[in-house]
Amino acid sequence: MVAYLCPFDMKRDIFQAIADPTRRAIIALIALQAMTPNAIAENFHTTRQAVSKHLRILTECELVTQEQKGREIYYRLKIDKMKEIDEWLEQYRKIWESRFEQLDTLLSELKQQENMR
Amino acid sequence: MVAYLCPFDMKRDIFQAIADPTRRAIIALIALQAMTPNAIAENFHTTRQAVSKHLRILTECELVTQEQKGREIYYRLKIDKMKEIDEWLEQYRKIWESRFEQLDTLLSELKQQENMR
DNA sequence: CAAGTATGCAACCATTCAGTTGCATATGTC
DNA sequence: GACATATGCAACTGAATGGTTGCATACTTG
Repeated sequence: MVAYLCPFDMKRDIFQAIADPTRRAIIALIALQAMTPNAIAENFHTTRQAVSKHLRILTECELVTQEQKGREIYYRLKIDKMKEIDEWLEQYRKIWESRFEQLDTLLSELKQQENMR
Repeated sequence: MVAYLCPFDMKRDIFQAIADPTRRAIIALIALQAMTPNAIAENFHTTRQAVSKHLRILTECELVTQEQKGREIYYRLKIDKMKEIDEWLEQYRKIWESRFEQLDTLLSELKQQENMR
């Protein structure tokens, strides 16, 4: 829940944030180690400003945090925020696990019938 | 990996498919029970054609399948495809679980030190 | 079989988006 | 302190997107 909504603040949710392949790649890059915009940009063929734009979006979605050290800014992945996707996925995980269990039960019953012959 | 890319076929990946709130709502709607476009559209304030468009996108991304019965088409969620998101999330799950274990270990050590006083 | 119902697609429109260019500000170095 | 480096933002552009309107096709009903 955000305190307020501006025309550009928090206008995207986390799913919109990860929809872009470049942003997913940035997330993967900084997953284990915070990195600076220049260090991140070195891994892409686009401009540094394009990467900076993506970092702003990820920051607005609270997926990353900034940590300034002199003129360098370190962007760190807020791993806890990724749990929001996991929590959303939980409802579907229950469904596919439920179906897997149903299949497992069916297979067991079929095996039992097989053994009774 | 798709066999080929057309200007509109499979041009979105599953993350782009779930980026739109309406499509996520459609997914939730048909998660347990296949539904027809009209039945789905009854839950939204947009036009039936807008819903139809979203269903096409979800179909192209292999998130749903179609099952025609007379003039009615039943759209069913391909729950297995949702695992693709889970698989992508696995790399981050390992990170937050690892950090949780590190925290747990630290707490245990602190408790041991507490007991030695 | 005419009328009703279900459904998708093309064209259009306004908005959003991703990347680029240009520029400004802040920090570090020599 | 001049110069180099790090970084973000505004403006622009072309492409993509989501919703609407109009229309066509297929199936159902009376």
